[in-house]
Amino acid sequence: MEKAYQPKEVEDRLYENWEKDGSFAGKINPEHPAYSIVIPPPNVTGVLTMGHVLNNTIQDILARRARQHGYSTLWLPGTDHAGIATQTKVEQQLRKEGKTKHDLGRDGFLEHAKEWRDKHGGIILKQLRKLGCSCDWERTVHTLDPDYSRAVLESFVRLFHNGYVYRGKRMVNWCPVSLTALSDEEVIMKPQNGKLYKIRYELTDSPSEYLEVSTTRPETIMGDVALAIHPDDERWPSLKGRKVRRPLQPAEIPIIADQAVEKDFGTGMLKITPAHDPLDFEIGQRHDLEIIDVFNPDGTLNHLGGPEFSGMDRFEARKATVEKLREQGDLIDEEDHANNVGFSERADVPIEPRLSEQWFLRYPRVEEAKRAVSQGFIRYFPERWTKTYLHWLENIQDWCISRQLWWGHRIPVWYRKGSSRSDPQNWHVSVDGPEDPDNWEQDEDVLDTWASSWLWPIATMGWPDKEEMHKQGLDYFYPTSALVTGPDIIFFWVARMIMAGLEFKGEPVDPKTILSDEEIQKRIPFRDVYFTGIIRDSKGRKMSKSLGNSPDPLDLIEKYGADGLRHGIMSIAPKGQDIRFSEERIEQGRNFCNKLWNVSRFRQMSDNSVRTSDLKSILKRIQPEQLNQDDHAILLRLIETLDEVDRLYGQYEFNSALQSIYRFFWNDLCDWYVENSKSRMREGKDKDTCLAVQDLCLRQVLLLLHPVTPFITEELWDVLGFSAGKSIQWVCPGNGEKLLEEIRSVGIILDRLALTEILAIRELVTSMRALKAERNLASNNKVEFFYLSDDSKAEVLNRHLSSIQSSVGIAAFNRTVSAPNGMPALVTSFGSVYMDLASGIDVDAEKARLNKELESLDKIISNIEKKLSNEAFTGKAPPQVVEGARKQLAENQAKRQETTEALQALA
RNA sequence: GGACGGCUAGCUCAGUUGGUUAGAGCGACUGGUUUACACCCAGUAGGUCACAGGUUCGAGUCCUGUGCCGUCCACCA
Repeated sequence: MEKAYQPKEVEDRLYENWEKDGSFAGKINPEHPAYSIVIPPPNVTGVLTMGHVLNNTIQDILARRARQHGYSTLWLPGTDHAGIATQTKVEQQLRKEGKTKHDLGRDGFLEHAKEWRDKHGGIILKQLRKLGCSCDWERTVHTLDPDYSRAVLESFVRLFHNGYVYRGKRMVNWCPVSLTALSDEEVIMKPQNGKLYKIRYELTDSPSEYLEVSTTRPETIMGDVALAIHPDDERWPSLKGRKVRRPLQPAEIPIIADQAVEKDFGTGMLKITPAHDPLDFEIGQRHDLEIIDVFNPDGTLNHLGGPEFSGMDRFEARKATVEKLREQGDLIDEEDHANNVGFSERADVPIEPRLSEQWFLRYPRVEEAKRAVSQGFIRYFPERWTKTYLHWLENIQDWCISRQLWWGHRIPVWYRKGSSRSDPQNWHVSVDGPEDPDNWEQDEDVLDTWASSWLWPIATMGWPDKEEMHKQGLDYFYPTSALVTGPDIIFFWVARMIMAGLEFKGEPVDPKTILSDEEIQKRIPFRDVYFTGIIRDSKGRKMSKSLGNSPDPLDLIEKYGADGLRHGIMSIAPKGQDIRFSEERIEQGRNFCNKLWNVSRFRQMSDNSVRTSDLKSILKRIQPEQLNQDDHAILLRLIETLDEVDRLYGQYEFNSALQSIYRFFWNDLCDWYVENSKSRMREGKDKDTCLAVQDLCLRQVLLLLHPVTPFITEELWDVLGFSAGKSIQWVCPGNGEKLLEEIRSVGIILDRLALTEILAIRELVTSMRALKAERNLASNNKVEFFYLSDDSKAEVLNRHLSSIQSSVGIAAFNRTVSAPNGMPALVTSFGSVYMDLASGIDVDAEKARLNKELESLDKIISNIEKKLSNEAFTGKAPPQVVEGARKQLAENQAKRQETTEALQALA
């Protein structure tokens, strides 16, 4: 074995083996329970980020653990076509070649985009392999695959026929750069420092009398069709029925009253521009006002904006209109104003509220979706996200699902040529289209990407084709066991998948029928949802390409190994909390792997002739009568650890589980057990028993770690001879109880007191080491120690004598009957311990140390005494707590007594 | 404006239903190659648990309020 673990060769070799032997294949096997996960499909053109590393490592841990526990496991991978993102990239590419999408035409563009996708896409799936992800690659799905696309269209058609889908001319979020409508979720509110302009509108029946209006968007004045005031405003009675003159594109517009106007904001007077503001639109509807759209789709002004501004960009026009108003004397005031402006998530420009004809979806199964989570049929980890989820569902708005793009699923609606598109009489809605296509033209728009990915858990498993569903195991693997994703897409994806599952899984149900709880449980797409945190850089900033603060995971794999990266990232990922990334943690992960490698090497160097594969034959090598306290203690700790890890994994507490394994492996096993076993290796009496115990511990550690660090554990599993041809992937670590049973079955009864005793001995060794270290005697074995104890304690010390001597590194540790003078002393649970220094000691330094010790003891004692003398405490606290305090007092008093004596002995 | 999360050692974080003297890793410092590992071993220092009240025999933990950081939701032009 190499002196240091070399991950590169091991990882590539093992991954190839796993893939070749079909380890990751999700088999439909009714003899076994199913465990399934569908991957949150990354953008087909994306590359691996630290977020993906975290997210997919967690999924891999779940999948691998399930395999070990005997579940027939499917982790289904795939990619998302990512409408706007991908189309934008392809268009950028075209632009470099001096072309636009219109040069190619729709079909040509799609052909081009597909080629581009096939050439550049899917990189991320290769990167996931490097990370060790155990996805069933045979089942990779892309949202634009023919079958998947059919499922998407089918869902639209069904929703349409059930009355959930409608077409309407409404206010939508318009992105003037992408030239498409967006859903509310794709709009990001950002605080902006703008200006609030105060503008005067002249009353037509009383020239020189003006009303003042505040606005942040003077460039829309040409679209004003009214001024509005709150009906309770005292000015209303005198304004009712009167009119004002619009200061730009002059026209006479009415003054109206509407409840929606805030009396106390600005001047209490609101200009109504129904074409460019959602609230204004609403008010316009109520008062049956005209709609004047002064913008072109790309955010420039059109002819209705007037000749002076026509063709200008909206922000340019803002400046120009302000200037014009100023010239006219209509600008009364301008002041700085902070407000929130909605930005397009993709293009990062302010969205434009725009009236347009779009397809909308009234969400199906909203009530059932709430119930699925509030009743715990779907469990959220951490639980607090249920509140966010429910709040969104309470206030849910219809979903604009049409996008003015080409890259995506084209809406399966055809309009009769030459007829009005507004009249449903002229619509044809079906997956395959009309039989006489020449008489129809298809809707130009595509569906929102999320309106395809919300079908992910069912459409990746054959839905809606009955035969395919059966073949692909929808009924076997669904509902999927767990979903691992970020809370940022709880609305975009998680909530919508739940509704889609409820609506589409199983037999169709009338929209008016509410699903029963039983039915809900059958239809939900997943049982547990684990929300990861967001990975931030060391300064707490979100990782992003533009900041350049995101390390390339592949570089990290190169440097630390995939296992090191996985271990590192998992050790810092508290449940659902944001994560501060630091490369040092990844280094720790690598170090951990190296430690594992080296303790295995030690095991091999001790004796590589003994190789046993399964638990039973390892146990058979143990001679029960040769087991010492160390053996009992380590086995008990192993059992504790197995249970703890089992429980923590079950609660998705990955970092705690890892910490628990770490503690057992590094502290208990390596630092103490293996160290102590060195003398047993040398002496040879009980060497085989000791090696068997080592094997048992190592075997279980490998099993527990395998989900986190799959490569090194598989490699060592083989090297240490545990495999006998069977991969670690299929071996269950079992729990503490099960191991205890196995141990009993070979006639070993573990002694719980041994663990307590060993812990006390460790504490003793630690303080003896400290006493030495303070004098820089760490490597000096010549020192002698004495102890002053009663018989029972002396007996214990005697039993551990050789291990204490070698652990501390001393020549002798003998019992003495009286306190030796002039020696530094320790007060321990085994009595007083003295260090004999050949050359004299620094009495003053010793005194200082012991006095410090006394001081701290006095503080503790007086605190306990105070507590115990308080009748309220002795009366009200539970007896065992009071008893504990008394015991503690006695112990500390004894310690003080001995310390005082030691101090006197120095004088 | 509303909701949620965070604030514990220099840094990153643990800390179960309130109960002994608040822990770990990293970093710092000291010392170390004895049958694996310097990607290692031994040890030391370092904390007014954000702040202010309250409940309680007892509060890092529960309650109220405040502050700072972060996230999400919201039609004040």
